[in-house]
Amino acid sequence: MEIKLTSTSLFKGLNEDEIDILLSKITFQRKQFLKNTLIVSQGENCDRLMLLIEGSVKGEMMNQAGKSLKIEDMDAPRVLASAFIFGKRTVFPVNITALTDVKFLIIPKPELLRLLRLNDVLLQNFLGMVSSRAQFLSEKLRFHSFKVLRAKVANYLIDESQQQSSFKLKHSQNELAELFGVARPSIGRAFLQLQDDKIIDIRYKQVTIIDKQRLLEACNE
Amino acid sequence: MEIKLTSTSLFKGLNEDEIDILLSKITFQRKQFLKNTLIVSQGENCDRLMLLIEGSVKGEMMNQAGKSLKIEDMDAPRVLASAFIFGKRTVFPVNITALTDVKFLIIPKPELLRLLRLNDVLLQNFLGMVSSRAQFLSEKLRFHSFKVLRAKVANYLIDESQQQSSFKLKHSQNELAELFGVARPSIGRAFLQLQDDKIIDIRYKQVTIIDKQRLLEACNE
DNA sequence: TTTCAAATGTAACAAATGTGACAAGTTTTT
DNA sequence: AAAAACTTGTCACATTTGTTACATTTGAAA
Repeated sequence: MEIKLTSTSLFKGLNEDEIDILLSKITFQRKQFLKNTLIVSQGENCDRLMLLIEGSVKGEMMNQAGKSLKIEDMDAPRVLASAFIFGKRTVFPVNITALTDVKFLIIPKPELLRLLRLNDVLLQNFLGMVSSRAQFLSEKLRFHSFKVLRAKVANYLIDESQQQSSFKLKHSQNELAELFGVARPSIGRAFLQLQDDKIIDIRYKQVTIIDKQRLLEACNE
Repeated sequence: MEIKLTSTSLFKGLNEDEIDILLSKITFQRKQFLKNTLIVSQGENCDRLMLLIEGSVKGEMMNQAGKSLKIEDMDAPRVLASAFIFGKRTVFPVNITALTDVKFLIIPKPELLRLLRLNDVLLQNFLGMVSSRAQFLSEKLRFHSFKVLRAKVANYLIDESQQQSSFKLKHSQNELAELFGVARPSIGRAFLQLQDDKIIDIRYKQVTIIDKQRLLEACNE
């Protein structure tokens, strides 16, 4: 179902009438893609803002052999590549593929600049989006800085637990393996090791943190 | 020596008179810190723009054990934490310490917003800064995506060669080891392996690319 | 030039992770 | 409820990387 623009990070805080008036002042496109379509290629020029208003997509980084390191799934409502429009090298850093049928609202860069000048709320929203994107990447990078897999997994569990001692994993081991850039059995081994050490109890997706202190320590190994 | 604001990424494209006029319209602080002073603590609220106009600082992230993972040194002119003023988590992610006596120009967030609205060049500069930060992080992430060390090293050599077949390395193996997050002898082994395969010739810092085609292929392993 | 600290080459062994495979469990679909 | 598809547990073995150590070479300082 198509998302109302009022619920997007770019337009939040504005009502539908205000948005309509603003959009009537610029030139933009609505565009649809079928499931599994390649929407944007890594390296393609990033000269427009892409607002995902229906469906979900995945962004993945490919090496020259076509092997992919999955970065993230994205659901509507969501703005793609907001951080790459104004940089020096204005190219998309990832391939973007449709996971479902999707609809986009596409605003060319010059029109986006005009739009940001038209309205203060929009400007603050956009600054917030770009900043949050940089923060997200920074966090990903921090994750890669953990040397051993056990520390990555421990950190992941801390994040996912949300202060609860018992919870269900959102991702399969396959997804985690792709996320961490390791082989799937390695994920299983890391879980098993934390269990053998009596730090967590894990049975399929159900996790219980037994010793949070030592789980925190495991992040620093 | 104090840096002219015209040479900062925020004010570039404006002349001194224009900058003076703009700054006269907002409230801001000039602030100095002595060498080795802790300027900002990790977790502190990031509610102002900090423009380093003289000296150099280091940013370091601490883990829960208080062990520091060095992130980067920063020299004037430089804007600190531009991505954290408008993001969701508005706290500094690192400790910032003065490496020399330093001078800052500090602009509170509301004043920064007013400033960005006052001038289109400033707005584009600021958007460019945050975007470039995201690109930098994205590039770092791409580097981590290479699975085997040989591929990282091959990629590094391609980057460093700048299309020359013979060149000198800018970094020591120790630095490369830190950059790639591996042990130092592993770097040596990767170089040696590329040499054994007659893809490069390397003798200390002097590198000659023998077979560029296969070096490119080595990026995909 | 001589001296010395740092960088590099290299080796042996330990540890972590990858690969491929298959059985067993779980969830979704029919 | 039964079947199919997916997920997880687990194994043996290959490969990569880490660790430690020491000799050699280089480049900078005295």
